[in-house]
Amino acid sequence: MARRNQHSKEELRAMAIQALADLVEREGVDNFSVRQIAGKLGYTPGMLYHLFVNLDDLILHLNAQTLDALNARIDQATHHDDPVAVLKAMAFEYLRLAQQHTALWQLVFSHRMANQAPVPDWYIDRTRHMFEQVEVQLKRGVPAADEKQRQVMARTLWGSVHGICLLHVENKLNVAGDIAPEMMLESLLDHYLSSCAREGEK
Amino acid sequence: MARRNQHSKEELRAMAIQALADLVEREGVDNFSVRQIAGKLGYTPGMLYHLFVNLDDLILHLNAQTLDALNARIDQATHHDDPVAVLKAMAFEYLRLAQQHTALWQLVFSHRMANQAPVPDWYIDRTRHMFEQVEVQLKRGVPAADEKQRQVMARTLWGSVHGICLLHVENKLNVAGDIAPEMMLESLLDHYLSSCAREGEK
DNA sequence: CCCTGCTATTGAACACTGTTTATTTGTGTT
DNA sequence: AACACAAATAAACAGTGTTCAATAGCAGGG
Repeated sequence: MARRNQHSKEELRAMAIQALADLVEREGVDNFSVRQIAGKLGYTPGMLYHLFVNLDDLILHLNAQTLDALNARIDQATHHDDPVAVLKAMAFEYLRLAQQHTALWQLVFSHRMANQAPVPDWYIDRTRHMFEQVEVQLKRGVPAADEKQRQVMARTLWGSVHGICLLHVENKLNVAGDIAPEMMLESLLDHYLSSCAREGEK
Repeated sequence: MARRNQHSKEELRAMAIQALADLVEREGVDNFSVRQIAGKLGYTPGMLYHLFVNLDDLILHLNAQTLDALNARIDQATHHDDPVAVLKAMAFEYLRLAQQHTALWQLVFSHRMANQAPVPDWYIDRTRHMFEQVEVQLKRGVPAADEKQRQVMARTLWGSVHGICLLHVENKLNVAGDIAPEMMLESLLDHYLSSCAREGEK
């Protein structure tokens, strides 16, 4: 049969993204296939290629959705007065999503584009948003630093937060006693930011 | 034909690991196959399963080799007097390997065991080595901290170093102007360690 | 009301993947 | 020279992403 037309193309796209999300959350980051996704929708595999250019494209759309959720949480953390408190809250939200939706979070950061295809702009925009928010808070928390210094600090800080969350989520630091990742984030932010602020005072 | 017996089983294992290494370095982390590896050796795919239990096992052996190279560089960095200088040198060696042998480095940290198979002890030992060296230097640099605090510091610090190197290697922080990763490592170590040391003095 | 045109959807094919197994082939020993 | 042993093969299996000609169903016009 063909042309049931029960759903618009846009609806189908959303359904496919959701089907992939379910599959990833249930079976893990690397346990899905085009045939499984199509099966969940009640369609044949080939049909997905009328919605997305390929599987990479579909994954990218799901990742964008995950990044939107991440950004929403991060924006939500900006309500504190103290900029250091905001950065801490942001880091904790980052960790919380990684813990609550581990597989989706892993998919965002472990997916590599095949055949060196360039990452589309609408995707890059979403990753930039995070860094910008960090820089905003650094501007408030360490006003003495100049633009360049803040860029370095933002990338250093968020690269570090990412590394701590990643090693936790991937179970790569369960060597000799487990330390709560919250403790590490606290340690990082307390010490790094206090030293940066002190340097600014001089 | 069968049984040419030109090489011992151990030789063949080493050759297979090297063939995979070449392939990964030339074609990238996710562009190799059992058939390509066997082809490079002049054998058929099935033969590899007499050397390793499966592809995961072969990858694990290559990763162990990469971790040995990493540990050798890290050990080599311990010759400085100042423990802070040692930690800096260690972080820079970590970055340098990631830059010089990007694909091999990526393979170590992006490879996930299929079917939730446990990571063998001989592999875990190699990842633990790094953390132990960091703790040794922290014991010298921040003697006031107790055992537990040092564990937190070591994991915080090395998780951060890893995150910075990872984002650099994966090109995930080329949003709005590139900052040299060396600068970030320096910023991280200077500020984090100085604050930790200051707290110890109190 | 039938028919035509359009298009959403299919199904089969393609070239590839990791893995298993019976079978063959070469070598060293009796 | 015949045998036993093991190394290596070839072929199969079930799976993968992707392409594309053929088809099935609906909408609009006569």
